[in-house]
Amino acid sequence: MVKFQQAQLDRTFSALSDPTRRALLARLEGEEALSVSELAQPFAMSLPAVMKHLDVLSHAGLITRTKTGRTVSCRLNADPMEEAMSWLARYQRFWTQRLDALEALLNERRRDPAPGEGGSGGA
Amino acid sequence: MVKFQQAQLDRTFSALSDPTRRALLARLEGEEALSVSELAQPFAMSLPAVMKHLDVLSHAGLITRTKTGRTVSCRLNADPMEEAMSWLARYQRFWTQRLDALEALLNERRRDPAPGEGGSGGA
DNA sequence: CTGAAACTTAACCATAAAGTTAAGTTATCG
DNA sequence: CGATAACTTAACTTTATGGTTAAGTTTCAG
Repeated sequence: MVKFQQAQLDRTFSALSDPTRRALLARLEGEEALSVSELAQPFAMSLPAVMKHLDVLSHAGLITRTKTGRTVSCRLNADPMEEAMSWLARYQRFWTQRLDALEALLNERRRDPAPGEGGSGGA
Repeated sequence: MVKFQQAQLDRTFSALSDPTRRALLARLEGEEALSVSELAQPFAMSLPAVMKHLDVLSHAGLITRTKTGRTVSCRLNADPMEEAMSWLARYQRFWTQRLDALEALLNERRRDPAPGEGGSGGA
């Protein structure tokens, strides 16, 4: 049963690994529903190429498509992202740990400023 | 400049889209450091195959490898996941919204139970 | 009923991914 | 120095990705 979830995660992460597809999703984040041609319009690539990306997205469950007449409405379905977030959340402690350490260091310096280390510096 | 981040996200999501690689990372989540052969041991595939996965992970910056004598220590570096989390976080409202709506619905029913709708139901 | 708009399918190509086996490298041990 | 352990590289195969152009479908407008 955990195998199915694995495959879903595979599809989700894989779908998200392409910048065109992330841009498509980002577009749908602000628009409720867009047709295939509206989605395709900003991209330099051909319509069929965009279609393939939409296929990947809908196979991953990240969009739904409904045909009305000759136009197809695409809308976002973020649900599969929740599982991806959960997977990543397991590792969150590693960077919060790091940030905590940084914060501690900064607090320490604020309390007891070391000489010759003030001013501007990029990290 | 945002292009570089895009490529990093590509690599991160792509690296995470394979179950073997996620298993390798999960292993390193609990172990601080493991050698290549220790990491490879649980898998049915050949050593070179695991090597390639490790190459992908380190190219994505998700692990670091340090050679000591003839053994190579791999350790987790979760930092790139933070960016992936941030990207996903933009969409978090979509499922929390959904959960909020569900919760509201349940509260409403608890207050004012509709007749003929009790019991078990799918979806 | 013709034609254009909005997709969809098909056929093809180049490159990358994921695996294999076989043949190197380096280290460490006896 | 020779053998073995721990990787690494090379060469190859198969399948998947991401793109193309060309040729269908439907559906709506005139």
